[in-house]
Amino acid sequence: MTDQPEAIPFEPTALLRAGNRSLSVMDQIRDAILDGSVSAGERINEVRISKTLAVSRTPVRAALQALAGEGLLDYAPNRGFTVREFPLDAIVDAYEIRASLEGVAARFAAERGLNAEERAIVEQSLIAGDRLLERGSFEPGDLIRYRRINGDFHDTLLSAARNRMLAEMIRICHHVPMSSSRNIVAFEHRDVRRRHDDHHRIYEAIMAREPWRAEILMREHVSGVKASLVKSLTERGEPIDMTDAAKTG
Amino acid sequence: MTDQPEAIPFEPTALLRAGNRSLSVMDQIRDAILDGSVSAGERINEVRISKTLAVSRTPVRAALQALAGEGLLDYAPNRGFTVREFPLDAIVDAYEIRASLEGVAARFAAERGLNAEERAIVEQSLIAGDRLLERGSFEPGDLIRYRRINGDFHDTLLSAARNRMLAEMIRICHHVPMSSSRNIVAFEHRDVRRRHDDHHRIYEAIMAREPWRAEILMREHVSGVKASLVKSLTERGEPIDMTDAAKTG
DNA sequence: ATCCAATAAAGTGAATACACTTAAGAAGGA
DNA sequence: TCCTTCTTAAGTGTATTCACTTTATTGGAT
Repeated sequence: MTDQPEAIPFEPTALLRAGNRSLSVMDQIRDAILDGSVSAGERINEVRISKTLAVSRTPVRAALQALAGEGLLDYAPNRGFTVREFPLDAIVDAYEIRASLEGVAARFAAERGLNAEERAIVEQSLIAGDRLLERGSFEPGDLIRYRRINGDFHDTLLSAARNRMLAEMIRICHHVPMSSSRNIVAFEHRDVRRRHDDHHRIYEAIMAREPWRAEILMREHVSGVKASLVKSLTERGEPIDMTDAAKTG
Repeated sequence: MTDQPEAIPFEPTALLRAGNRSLSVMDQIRDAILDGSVSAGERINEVRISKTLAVSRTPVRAALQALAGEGLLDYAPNRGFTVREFPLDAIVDAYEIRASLEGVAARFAAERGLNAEERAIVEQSLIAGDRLLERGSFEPGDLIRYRRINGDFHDTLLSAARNRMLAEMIRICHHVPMSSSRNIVAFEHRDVRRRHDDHHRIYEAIMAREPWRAEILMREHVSGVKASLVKSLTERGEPIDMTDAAKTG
């Protein structure tokens, strides 16, 4: 911050994440991968990236190491990093895995209970969803809005599970990059309605302190997303974006 | 390799893993963490390690980044890496998570089927286990031997699940460092017998192509290990080694 | 024209040097 | 004696440099 050697013309080194360049670089590379700027299987050139981001290779390498740890990159000695490929099978599997993990999270949440703040957020998400859905049809932007509501619900239950490893594994599932990055899977109003009802039931089970019921319901809930996804994949042609669909479960 | 500055006296830089020092360093640090040479919560000093292993800080940092990705270390900017702490709760939870994940793996294996080699290994593990157990009591070294048999069974089913993410997550569960590193949880012959019978049933379900039955059986199987563990924890005092117990499920 | 070998270019791996941040210790005041 | 502050040491973050490996290219031979 004090005396950056020179203001770089093209990429003004986006806002730095707290003190540390590696972390900032990491975020930028991750974004580039997730939004498809660099395609799967592609080999990553350290010097090119370091020039683009106007930093040395050191923080770039650090970021790449970390991203490999997150499972987004593969590493081969003396050959550097490549963007990991996710065949369609693996993407579908990821939903199953996430279903299983979020099921466990729901069970833990039911066993351990929610604190006041968490209850407030979840209940708010249920109410907001009800309001959004009561019209019977979507207006533009509603899906985006629902995605946030959905995220609040799942994130809060996850934090109520009080287990870091679980949270990290689920985060990894969310980071599975999706095939192509155009097209949004257009979910029907009825589908979203059904999933929101799932949320109600799951929360009931958790508040009733019924861990196993919570687990089964959550599992089925997430599996349902996979099902609609596979359905929309087989109905339409092939190239479908799942980047957003992933967050609409 | 050509002109190592000086042969270091104490730690002769163990055998290097394929071409790459970072990977070798990573293994050594990991081992040090898992066998308790460095204790939980402890802060890691890069220069000290680099001196001990007779390499520069660069490969050490690379290894630390990677280990943080594996979940063994925590990172804080400008403060470096610390050994992640695993409270007893988290360790017990890890068994639940692994149970869930291995359940999914068993389901996948049942859906996708085993190839000839995999069938051979699993069946061999079942036979070897039967032979080891038929005496009705253990001789010294039998537990170690059974641990290998057990590992073959689980590893092979996992590879039959044909999903890399799943395999990596389960590996992470196995890497949860256990509290102290003395004492072996002495499993009774009867317990091992019971678990080995589980193996038989799980394999039956998989060969019968009954995915959900395979999942439930596997899940219960792994959960059972957690149960015995908790039991032996509450019966005896506190300090118990779980390093080995972890591999005996 | 195709394949192989030698060579050059590009890229990664590791060491060193220096800048910056944090933690520790010493000195001074209340 | 205890707390505060300044100073200093220790430690992490980044850049730069060089060594080594891989890959691309060019020239020749079959």
